[in-house]
Amino acid sequence: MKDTQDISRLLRERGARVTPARLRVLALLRSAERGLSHHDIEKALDDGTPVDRVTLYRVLDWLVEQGLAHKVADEQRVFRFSAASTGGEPHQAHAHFVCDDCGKVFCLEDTPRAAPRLPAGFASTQVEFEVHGHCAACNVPVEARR
Amino acid sequence: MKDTQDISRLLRERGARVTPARLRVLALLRSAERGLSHHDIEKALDDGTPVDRVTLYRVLDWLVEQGLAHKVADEQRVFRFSAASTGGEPHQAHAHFVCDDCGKVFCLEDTPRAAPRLPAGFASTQVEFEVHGHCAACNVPVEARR
DNA sequence: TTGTATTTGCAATTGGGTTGCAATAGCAAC
DNA sequence: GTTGCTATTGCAACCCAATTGCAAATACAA
Ligand SMILES: [Mn+2]
Ligand SMILES: [Mn+2]
Ligand SMILES: [Zn+2]
Ligand SMILES: [Zn+2]
Repeated sequence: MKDTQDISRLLRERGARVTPARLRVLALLRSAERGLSHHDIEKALDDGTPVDRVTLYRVLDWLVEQGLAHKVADEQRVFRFSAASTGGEPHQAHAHFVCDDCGKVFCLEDTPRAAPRLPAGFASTQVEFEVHGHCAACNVPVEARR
Repeated sequence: MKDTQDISRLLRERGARVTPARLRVLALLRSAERGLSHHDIEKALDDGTPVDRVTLYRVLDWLVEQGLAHKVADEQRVFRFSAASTGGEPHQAHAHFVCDDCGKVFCLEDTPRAAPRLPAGFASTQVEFEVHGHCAACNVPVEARR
């Protein structure tokens, strides 16, 4: 499969081992049109060899650590994961849009960043500019919703 | 106390009973300069008669239900509560600093906001400018840490 | 006061997420 | 292809914020 090759390369580029769990999870995230919870992913992968609960948590956190996925706590305080759009370029460089309906995260490439002024003694490691709202797919007229 | 009168009236307007828990919690939220977790509030109220854990959860949810407070899941997926704005500056109007060590949130009053440009069909309900890092209390020299 | 619906306190439970550790399996070097 | 090393996985136990069920207490209207 073409996408599998693509993903394998991404993983190897990071000096990491290419494992079925990583391949399947990242492929799934890339094909999903909304942020997926751990439960969503477990369910989606339970045909074929099931992935262990804990392994899945660890794979997801590893993907986030590597810049290949985004992790957001939704309104019900459940983590939702989505594939990073640019294949792992630094996401500190741009802003993000989080859809509060479907949980999907979109990269906003051209949003200007403001340089924050911090109180004495504070040190910033990461600046996050997050816009919340409803994405195009979820932002339908009220009368058309069910 | 002036504020207590004020809050009592708010509660009665909603046809609800005025109880010590509701008075104390809402007064605390109104005086807080950041979103407070259940744990924060429990701690803040433990001088005087302590409020039961579950009662506190129920009072907080009731305040949210009544539109008197806001409830958001933070990055560590813990709910944080804040008083609904009553004419003062809302928290959306400025940036926030989140300490990745202690989880506290600080308001950065004078950070300029950039207006984000969104793709077609997207609608923003809330813009969050969040700076992550180490606060003054946690930002001690590496060699002094344990 | 008294009656009663609302609110509270306590114990038990849920559920998403994490940790410790032994077993497994990528993959680089032979 | 075999071997060896170490990253990764699987399992059981655990954590902890939050919720639920139910009986006891209490705000407040009558
Ligand atoms: Mn991004
Ligand atoms: Mn604020
Ligand atoms: Zn959406
Ligand atoms: Zn701190």
